[in-house]
Formats: sequence, C-alpha cells, structure tokens
Amino acid sequence: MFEKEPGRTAGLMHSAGQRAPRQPSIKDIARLAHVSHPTVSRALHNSPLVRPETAEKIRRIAAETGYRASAVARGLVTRQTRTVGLVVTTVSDPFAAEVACGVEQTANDYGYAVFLADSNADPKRERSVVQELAERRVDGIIVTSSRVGALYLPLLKQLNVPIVLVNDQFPGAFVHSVMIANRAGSRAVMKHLIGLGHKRIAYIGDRNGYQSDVERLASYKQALAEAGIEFDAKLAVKGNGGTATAIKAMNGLLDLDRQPTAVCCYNDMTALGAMRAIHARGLRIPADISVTGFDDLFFSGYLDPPLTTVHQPMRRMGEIAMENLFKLMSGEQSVAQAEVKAKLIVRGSTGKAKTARGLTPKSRRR
Amino acid sequence: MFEKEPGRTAGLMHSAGQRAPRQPSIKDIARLAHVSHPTVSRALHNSPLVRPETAEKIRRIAAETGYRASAVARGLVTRQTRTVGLVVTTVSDPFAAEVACGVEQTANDYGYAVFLADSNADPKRERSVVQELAERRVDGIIVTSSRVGALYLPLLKQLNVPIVLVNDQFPGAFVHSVMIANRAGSRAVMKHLIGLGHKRIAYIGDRNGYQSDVERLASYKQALAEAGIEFDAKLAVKGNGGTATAIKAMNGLLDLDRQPTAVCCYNDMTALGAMRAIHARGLRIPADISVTGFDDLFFSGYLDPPLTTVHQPMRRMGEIAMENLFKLMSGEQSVAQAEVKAKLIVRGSTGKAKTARGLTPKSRRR
DNA sequence: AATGGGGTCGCACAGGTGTGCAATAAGGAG
DNA sequence: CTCCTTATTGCACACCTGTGCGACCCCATT
Repeated sequence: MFEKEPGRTAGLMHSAGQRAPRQPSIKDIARLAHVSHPTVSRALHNSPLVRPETAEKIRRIAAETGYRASAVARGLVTRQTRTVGLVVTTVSDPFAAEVACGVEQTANDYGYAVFLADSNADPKRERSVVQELAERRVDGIIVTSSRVGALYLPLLKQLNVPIVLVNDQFPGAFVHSVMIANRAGSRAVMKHLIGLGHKRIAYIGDRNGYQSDVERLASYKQALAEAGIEFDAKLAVKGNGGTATAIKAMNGLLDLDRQPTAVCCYNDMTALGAMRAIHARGLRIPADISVTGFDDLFFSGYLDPPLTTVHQPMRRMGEIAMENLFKLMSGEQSVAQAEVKAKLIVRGSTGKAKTARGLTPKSRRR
Repeated sequence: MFEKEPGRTAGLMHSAGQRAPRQPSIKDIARLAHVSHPTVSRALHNSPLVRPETAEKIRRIAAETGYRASAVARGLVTRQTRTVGLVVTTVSDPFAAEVACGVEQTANDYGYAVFLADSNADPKRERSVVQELAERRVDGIIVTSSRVGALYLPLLKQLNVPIVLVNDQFPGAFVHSVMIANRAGSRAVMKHLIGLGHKRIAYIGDRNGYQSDVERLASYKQALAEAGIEFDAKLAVKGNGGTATAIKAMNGLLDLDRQPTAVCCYNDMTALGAMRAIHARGLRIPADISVTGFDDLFFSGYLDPPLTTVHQPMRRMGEIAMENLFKLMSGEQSVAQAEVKAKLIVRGSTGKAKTARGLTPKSRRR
C-alpha cells in the first residue's frame, strides 16, 4: 500500500499521528541469530549456559543492531525497576540540587535511574508526586530536608519501600537518615564569634519546629550560657530559610535599641539576605557587624566579604544516602543513621567585635 | 510451613534477603470484586462499558486496598512509559536547576515522570546516561545547555525519540529548541553601559565555539561599532562560565596598562567571580568598575552591590521545552524553535564611567 | 413469538523479558 | 555397544495491564 504513494515525505513522518516504529526486541535478535529468545537473554547476561561462540555471535548482532533490552519489560518480570525516587521541596534550592547531584551520581554507578520528584513545597503536589512514585514501582526513595513531611509520611510508609532521609526535619518518623552535625557546627560558629569578643550575637532561624533549627538554636543558647552571656529573646528571631524573609528579620534586628555586633544565620541563604539588609543601611561587614552562615553554598566564598560559614558536604551526603539505600534494598536492616561532620570555614565576614556604643559591658551590668 | 515457626520476627523481616511482598495487582482487585480483571481495568479508566454500580464497587475496593496500577506493566502494553529524560551537565548549576524545576512541574501536570540524567560534564558518563534513557524507553528527551553535546548527539538521534533542546550550544543539530534572545540581551547591556559613558568595556566569555558566547560576543562587538568605539582584542577574554576561571580572567584585565571601566560578563557566575577579583584589589563597584551579568540567578539581586544583569526566564523556558515536547510526542511536527525575551535588570553594579586616568578620549586619539 | 439491538461482562491475547525444566546431542566410561 | 554425564538449547510460563471480540442477558419492536 505504502509503495503506491509517490514522493519521499512518507519516510519522514514516522511519528506523525502514531507511535514511532517499535524498538528491536529480543525476538528480533533471536531471529537474526537463528536461536530462541531465551538464548539471547542468556547470552546478553553472560550466562555460562550458552556456548561461547553462540554467545559471541549474539552479542555481535545485538551490538550491530543497537539493541538494548527494555528496562520496563525486565522490570515487570524481575519485580525490580532499578529506579529510585528523589523527593525534594524544590531543585531550585542549591542545597537540594547538590544532594541530588550526589544521589544521581551514585545511583548511576549502580545502574539505577532516579525520578526527580519536585514538590515545589506544595502539599497537594507533594502527595501527588509520591503517589506517582508508587505507581512507578520505585525500589527506594530518598527525601531531602522534608518540610511538610508530616503530611505524607504515612503515605510513604504505606509504599512499603526502603526510605532514606537527608536532614530530616521530623526525626523519629523513619529509621534511616543522613544528618549534618547541627550541634557541632553551630557550636563551632558560636565559639568563633565569642572568641572574637562578641557578646550581642543575634540568631536568625528557620520556621518553628524544624529539627535543624531546633538543634542549631539549642547550640547557640548553650554556647552563650557557657560564655556567661545572658540569652536575649529579642535577638533570636525566626526566618524561613529564604533571602526575602531574612532581610525583614535583619531589619528588625537593626531597628533594635542596641544592635547586635554579630548575626548567626540559620543557613547561607539567610546570611545572603542578612548581608544585603546590613549593606543597604550603609553598615560594614565585619567592621560594624559580623555575619555567619551554614551550608557553604557555592556562592558563599565569593560574596563581599566572603562568608564565614559551616561547610556541609552536601554532595557527599547525597552519596551516602544512596549507598545506604542500596544496602537497605539488598536486605540489610542494620543500616544506622549517619551523621556527617560539620566544618567551620572562617572567611572575611567575621571580625573582632565593635565595642557597644557608649556602653561597656560592665556599665551595663549595673 | 511458616506457621510451624514460632515467634513474631517473621512478620517483620519482609524484605530481609528477599523481595518485599508484591503490591496488590489488578487480579487481586478482580477477585475481591467478583469480576474479571478486564472489568477492573475498564472501571478504573471510567469506561462507559461497565455498569455504574459495578464500577463504583470496584473503585471503592481499589481505594480501600490502596491499589495503584503498575506503570511498568502499563508501559509494556501501551508502549508509552509516560516518562521523559532530562539531560543536564549538572544540577549543581543554578541555571540547569531552574530549568529542571520548570520541566518537572509541567511534566507532572501531564502525568509524566522525569528521569534526571546528570552527566557531570563527563563525556563518558554523558554517553552512559543517554544509553540508560534508551533502555528506560523514555517518550521524549530534554537537553539543557549541552556542552559536550556533539559527542552523543548522533546517539540521541538513533534513539528515534522526540528531543527538545534548551539553549543549545550547537545549533542546527536538532530542529526543536528553546533559546534565550542572546543578541537582544547582550545588546541591551551594552547600550546601558555605553549610555553611562563607558568606552573601555571588557568582555569575559565562555569557551570558544559555544553558541551563547558567540552570539553575546557578536552583539558586544556590534554595539561597540555602532557607538564608534574601536574593538580591543585584549579586552575580550575567554572564561568557562565558572567563578574560578572568571577570577583569573578578571585579574588579567586588571593587570592591563589601561584597565577597563566596565566588564560585561557572559553570565552571573562569571560576574560573581569578576566581582570577587575586583573587590580583592580594593577597587569599588561601580565607582571604579561597572559589572554586568547574564541570567539573573537567585543570588544576583543580593550581592553587594546588586548585580545589573539580563533576566532569563529559566523556569519558564523549562516549561516551554516540556510543552513543546508534548506536542512533538503527540505527533505535531510543526513545533518551531522558540525564542524567549531577555530583559535587562538594572541594579547597583553599574554606574557612570570613571574618566580614564590622565587620558581623555580625545588625547588618546592623537 | 421471533428478531434485533443495546448494555455488561469475560476470554484470549499481546507486549518484552527472565527462568525452571525438559529435550537433545555429544562424549566418555563400562 | 549401551548407559550415564555434561553441555547446549528450546518450550512454556510468569510478570501486570489494556483491548478486540464474542457471549450473554434483557427489553423493545415487528
């Protein structure tokens, strides 16, 4: 029929209106090699059950044809899709992006593919993407810095699939996780600031109840106490991990009767906003105010001044999460929760404390 | 047999050593509803061929069981996996991350899942991830700012799958793409700088041969020509789109006998590095040197000073790419290449030109 | 009452791959 | 020469879902 039609357009419209011509299947290879399809399957898996010459011939034909076994058919019979789902609030977040990078690399090394499930911090979408992963029959799931996690955690459990969390904000919900040493990191920052003579140190945190914030704030308070500095509730404010909110929070701190001489920020994004607010008022960093962050995102070392912060091995954390997920998927139940070290990186945004305006610490005591 | 074993550990070790208990299948639902499995299939697809009450009953049972049809089995029979592959050099790159965000959102809206294929700019891995996508039988592919693209482009074509490129660096290889208006964007930047009186304007580009760089550099030259400013080859240097290289490049420019009064950077990452280099020498922006970027990444407005740059609607570009891919997948061959507008965002990093040291433009002419 | 038609439902098969088991052939031991 | 062992290969089935087609029932029409 087709041959009756003149012209050469027919050859180009392969996918116009209908499906593309199907990929070569294992049976096609079998026919070309004059064997049965199970033999092809075995040959391609380097099974010792097939005669070397036959196997060689089959492999050659497969290579020439560009044949690649369908992972979906294999998944159906194997009951393993060799896929994992990566749930993030948004890949726009540099932290999530770095973790994703590590996860993807490691998964790829093991022959696994990763489904990117971006919830965009929308609870409705959050549920839908997880449902989607369930339908896709992923072998495992990694969730990074889940914020609205509580909403769909039961749903995740129902999936009956291994799950590893990265910097979970709701600890206890799952057994397996990779966490940064929040306390040690925050403590190192505070020691550093106190060592520079700061006594009025502010803290811009995340939303209430987030585990990272809880732990970092706790270390902040503890460090103050150990240094004999009284905790001032007005200096510990809430942010949301973003720049815009950080600006508002910082402005609030600058409006205080007695401005802080240092600001300890929940993360680098918050520090970015805080620095902007400080500069906008014509104040200098660190001459007037020192600023610290947490995460050590790619831009932090390039700010003016470069940001003193806590380095978080985000990519490595993604790798560890994936490695642990593999152990889980292969049946190991013994995988514990991993904690990675937090390392203080001192740069230019911190300096010696400016003495309080007109008031020495002593005179204030009276 | 199992009942002979005492203790309650057996119930917990579902995945220890062997596979998890299989998910309920369509046949399980059929048995519970006392119908055949095709009826279940039809009921769940809201087919009019099944009696309303029967359908209702089936849907109820399915909901109670938490049944979700296996996308892999469906994919096998349908020959459509409802998945797309997203190839990026690295999601660590904020540009790629934003595009990924747009792609994922749109795909999700259509019930598609996206495989994240991160090549990490490694040619070997680049090939392997694409091979992987082929095995997975993705319905379509999106490639962002492909750099080593030429290496595996033939491989992509062989897949016989619709492909959409975002900011392709090797135009002509594929028909369908989404591009930023490089020329218009770069031109707007140059007009802005020239309008501020700058005459010695440097350009820090990307590697040789990348389309974005070629076009932006061309507009740079053209704008100079139109303003009657002679092109100085020493002022147009190469970078690689990253901060570290940008610092070196900027230092080279600052070492020149006659420093530029403005630097037009290929992108924001480059500008980030350039600003660092300038600040490191104690020079002021824009008092001593104006700096411009391209992309308008999330941090650009928060730098000190905030960066004048060209806004690129990255997320929207991801959405458009995905929308066009859908059209392609549904058989439309008419999808043209899309070009999105580039918008100049003037911030604080650009200002009036400092007069050249000891030399007026006129005296130089002589 | 016979016929026809529409509404419901199940049978059977396809889609591509992996694997247990049987079948066949070849070769060696008795 | 016969029997047994080993090497090699094919048959048949399973995995789970979607769909064409036939079967059946019920009701209205002639």
